[in-house]
Amino acid sequence: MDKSRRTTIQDIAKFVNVSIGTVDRVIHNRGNVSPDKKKKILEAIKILNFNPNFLASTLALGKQRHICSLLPHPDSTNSFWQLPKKGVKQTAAEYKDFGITYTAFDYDLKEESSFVEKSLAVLDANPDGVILAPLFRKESELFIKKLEEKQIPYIFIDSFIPDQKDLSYIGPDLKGGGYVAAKLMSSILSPNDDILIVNLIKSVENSNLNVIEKGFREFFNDSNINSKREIKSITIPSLEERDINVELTKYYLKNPETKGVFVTNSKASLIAKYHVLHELSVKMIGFDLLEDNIKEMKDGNIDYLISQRPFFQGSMAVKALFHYFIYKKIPSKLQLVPLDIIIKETVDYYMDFKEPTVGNFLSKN
Amino acid sequence: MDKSRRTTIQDIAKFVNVSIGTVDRVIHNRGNVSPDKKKKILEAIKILNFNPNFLASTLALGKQRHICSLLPHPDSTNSFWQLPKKGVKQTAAEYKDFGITYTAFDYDLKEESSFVEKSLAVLDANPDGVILAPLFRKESELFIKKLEEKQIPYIFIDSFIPDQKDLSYIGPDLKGGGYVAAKLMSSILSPNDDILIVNLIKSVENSNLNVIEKGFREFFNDSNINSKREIKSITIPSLEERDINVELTKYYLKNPETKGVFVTNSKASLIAKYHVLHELSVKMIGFDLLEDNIKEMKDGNIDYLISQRPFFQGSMAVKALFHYFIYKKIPSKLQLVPLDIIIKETVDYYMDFKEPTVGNFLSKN
DNA sequence: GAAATATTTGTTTGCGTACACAATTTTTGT
DNA sequence: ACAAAAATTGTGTACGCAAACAAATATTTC
Repeated sequence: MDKSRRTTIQDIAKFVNVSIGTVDRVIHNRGNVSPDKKKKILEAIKILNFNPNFLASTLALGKQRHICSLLPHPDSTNSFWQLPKKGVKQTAAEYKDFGITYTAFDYDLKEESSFVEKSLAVLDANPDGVILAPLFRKESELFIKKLEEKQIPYIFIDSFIPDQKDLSYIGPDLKGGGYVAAKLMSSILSPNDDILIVNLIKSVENSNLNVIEKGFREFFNDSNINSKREIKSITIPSLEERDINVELTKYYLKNPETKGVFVTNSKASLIAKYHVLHELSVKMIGFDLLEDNIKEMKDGNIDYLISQRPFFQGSMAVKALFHYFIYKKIPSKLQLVPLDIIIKETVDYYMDFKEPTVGNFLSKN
Repeated sequence: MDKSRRTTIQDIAKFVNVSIGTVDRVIHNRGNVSPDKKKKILEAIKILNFNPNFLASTLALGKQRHICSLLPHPDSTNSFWQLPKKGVKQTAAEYKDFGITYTAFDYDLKEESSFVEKSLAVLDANPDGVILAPLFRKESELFIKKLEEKQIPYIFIDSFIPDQKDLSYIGPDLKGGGYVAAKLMSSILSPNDDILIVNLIKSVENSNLNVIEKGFREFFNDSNINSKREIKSITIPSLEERDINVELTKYYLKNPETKGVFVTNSKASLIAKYHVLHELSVKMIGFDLLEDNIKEMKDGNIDYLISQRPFFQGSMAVKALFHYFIYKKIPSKLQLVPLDIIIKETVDYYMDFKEPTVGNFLSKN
């Protein structure tokens, strides 16, 4: 069965006895085609099972689309924000041949003004689509208003602002993340063990962590174990070892019975280090597969890490925009990424795992 | 900054003052180019940062590659084997425009002869690459020998035969899967609770389950809790409710203290149903996100499911072959997929999660 | 019923590359 | 020095599609 190659526009034209121009007009709904020929052509498309060749189509069209990302600047080489950014960058590069170009804009998580500045830069770049982590609520709202005025589609990743005209939110179910953390915590503690929730944030803008904490507490409300467990939370607005030491020591002196700590962002390793230093045996749960976190997990100082596939978030955002550009396909508004539960024994699988990418055509001489 | 479009072969030709033919010869290392021109062209490629346009390249080349899969026939619409197959099929369809065609061959898991028959059919189809789940060891070895004679590259998914010339193995670390299951089991049982390992298999050929069991036991050997826990295993060579009932009842009557059950394949739901029917409260761990398993997990009859990303295995196998075809890129020989630990609270995220695909160009009238 | 206009259809060029073939230049042998 | 052979370089066509342009009908207008 030497199945002859795919049917082309030519085939259809010949089949219906018209020129390829007419077929093209029908395919693109460009009008100016007599009803009967249109009908015949549509039939032929069905019969011969015609799909336009995506390569030839893109090549002929030659349209360039520019994607910009506006994400927090990674505060170190081992920062959470490296990951989604890498996902965006790498995937955009994959689509280079398909006319996708990409520029990254990073804002300073500590400076609202930086966000404003960079968001203006994004607008200046005149993008066809924007990928945004809207950590500053008010400033983000202003920004997306401008995007909407210019009819530029945008996608939220990592966190989102409700009730907006974003194309999609691609990121974790924050509340669910807290809930899952609580479930895991409860599975490794005794019913009456006290728990501490640590919010390690610099700016107070970001209310996501509250949502996470809410989810965490909700689990313990749901599970009507009539335990006498105490669940307290503290906020440490600094990532400096000194500050953390002071605050934690203050807390532990008052609450020596704390048996589990849940850190609501990716900085669990900082708390784990404190525990090691002070020889405290406390169960710990945190987020994200950062080098420091992994090290502490392997050393037994963190019990569970929950990952929200940050690389994938970036990767999917680009893909969604691409599909929107090319096929006018509207992605589902809410795309919650899986919350991966990771333990010492499974972490290496996640780190070694590399999905091959489409593009990356390099002349190999 | 109206960044001029990408540099093309034309640009290079003009830059060096030669014809595109000569540039082409250099790019493809096809010889017959004077050394100095070659040098200049290579320099220009560097300077102008030239990458061949993948679209145009593929289009001009117009080469077709045929991929065949040889996987177990899904024994129901809700079978594990649906998943990798779907991954292969969908991804192959994505690459249709890139010249990839695909044919699926399914063999009967109960019949070695079926494997032989289908493997011959694969050879008849004259594929350019094969994706294979080598569940019958001996028959698989014969098959891949023939593939090697014909120089047809092949990739193992789901399980593999060691020391072969396969392009890659894409699948779980089976032993690691057992080990992880054990870790989880130990976290939900008391130190002295007895455990049962259930091997639900029809054919004895498949030694993978032994590897999984080995990993499971290894964990308890490693963790030198001097418990008096008993870990026994039984093999039930049937999926019929009757047979399972008989065997399990026989076992439980003799071992009433069993508190945890680990099922080494995707059929944990069958055991869970038995427990419900007989009102047994037993902790359970199994593999794979099948509908039945998910239901039992949501009902509280299965505590953990471990997923090995079956869809992705298929998807990645196609991508790896594609890259091998196009870029001659040899994938890493061992690509262990992450072992996702899934609980009632996270299962929905996995089910809802849909990665957008590249192709699927459908005229949307 | 012819001119003017509107509608429908056909043709051509270009996207960037691969490759066959033609044309040119260089080298070799005598 | 000159033909013959070898090495090098240039040109044209095709891949399948999109879109501009040109041509051919059909319809309207007076």
